[in-house]
Amino acid sequence: MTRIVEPEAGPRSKRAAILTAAVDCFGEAGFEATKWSTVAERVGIGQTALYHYFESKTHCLLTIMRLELERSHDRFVEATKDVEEPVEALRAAVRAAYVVSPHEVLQMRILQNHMDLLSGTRKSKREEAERVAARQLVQVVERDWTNLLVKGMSQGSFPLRDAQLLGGSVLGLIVSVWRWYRPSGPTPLSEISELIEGACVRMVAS
Amino acid sequence: MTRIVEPEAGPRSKRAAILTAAVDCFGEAGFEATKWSTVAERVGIGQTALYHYFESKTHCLLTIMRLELERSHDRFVEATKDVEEPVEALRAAVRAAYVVSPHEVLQMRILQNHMDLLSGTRKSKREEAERVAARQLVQVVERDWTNLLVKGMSQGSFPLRDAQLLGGSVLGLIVSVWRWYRPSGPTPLSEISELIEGACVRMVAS
DNA sequence: AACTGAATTGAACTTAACTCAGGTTGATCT
DNA sequence: AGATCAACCTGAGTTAAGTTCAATTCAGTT
Repeated sequence: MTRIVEPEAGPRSKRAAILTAAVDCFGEAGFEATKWSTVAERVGIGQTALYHYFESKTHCLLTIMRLELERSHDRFVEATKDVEEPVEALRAAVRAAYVVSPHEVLQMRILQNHMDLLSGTRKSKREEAERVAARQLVQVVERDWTNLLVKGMSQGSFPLRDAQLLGGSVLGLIVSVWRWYRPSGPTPLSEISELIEGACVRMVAS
Repeated sequence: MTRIVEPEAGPRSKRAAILTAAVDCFGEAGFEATKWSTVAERVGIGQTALYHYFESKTHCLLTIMRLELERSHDRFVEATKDVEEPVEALRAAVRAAYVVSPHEVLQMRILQNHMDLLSGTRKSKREEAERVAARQLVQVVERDWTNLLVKGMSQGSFPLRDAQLLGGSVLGLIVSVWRWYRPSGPTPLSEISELIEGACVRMVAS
């Protein structure tokens, strides 16, 4: 459990700018489809300068994924911390999952589209560190949901079922949205949020 | 709606063998992580021979995805054709989605992990043809599920809800399994199938 | 002014996908 | 059997994109 320390930003560090540009590119065009050099251009530096901040294109991707996972976990905790009643906690958690900026939508999409990267080990040190951290965070987030269900089951609010499997399914249902959702699309996020919220409650509580 | 004609197999065609090998490689190691030349090796031909059958590595991937989508659709139709009662039809459809060989599990995984490929247009003709065909099949499969729900709603078996959105969500829930499921893992597919079947019924029918 | 480390660069390297021009195989026809 | 033709295959070479590296600039510190 080695925690990754965010490199403290020197005053003229472009790390944040690179991450932002990369999220835009990877999110809109896809990771494979975007040239690493394009990200450099957008930031306004030569391609090789990127390697001062990231070991590789993939290292940058993994960092984006880890940051998104940290964000998801934080939001979950924040949204559920004061809610005792299990059904309300579940509702709050689902709603919180859909309170996101367009930029965060892109991050979600990137995360979902490259989950498979977290399976196999990486060759270089820092890449592998990010991968392991992200993998761990996936488990943390899964545990967030599982714990919520376990609590509700032991309190008698939810019927007893395999909490791990059901928690993973709820999570899978929620994040499946990010594969197809587009802010510019016909369905507003509020509508999606409501439908999924109801679906999750029925899945878990009836 | 230009249908793709499967190239009829000459007696010494290695196309099928390539597809099989590619599914194994792409499914186990991931598409990006597997070298195209490795697929050639496994089949027992030189790398350049691959280009006799597929225009590119991506063209092969898209073909695999299209074939998997065709399979999914066929299975859905087969499983539901004789079932009148909506709840039973839903149950049958979900169960059918999880009656799969290990090889088919890999195909599902590949399909899910590269859905994003279907968004942007491709440069070369045959690739683009496969992409469009696959994209269309995604809509066909989505319509399969939506129609099932619409029928159930109009018969009064399911409460009225946005059938399109709910259908997509059910589908998303079902296929989310293929991101993490491993035949060698601790959870048997039968258990998953039962839990998801119940979850879908509650989502849709209560 | 000299020093230091972060930030940057142009040129060269590496790898894997892909192209090409031509060669082999084997089913089919006469 | 021998000729034919399309399907099938290959080695050598090209290309594109990610990556490495040695050398340089820049901003702040002593």
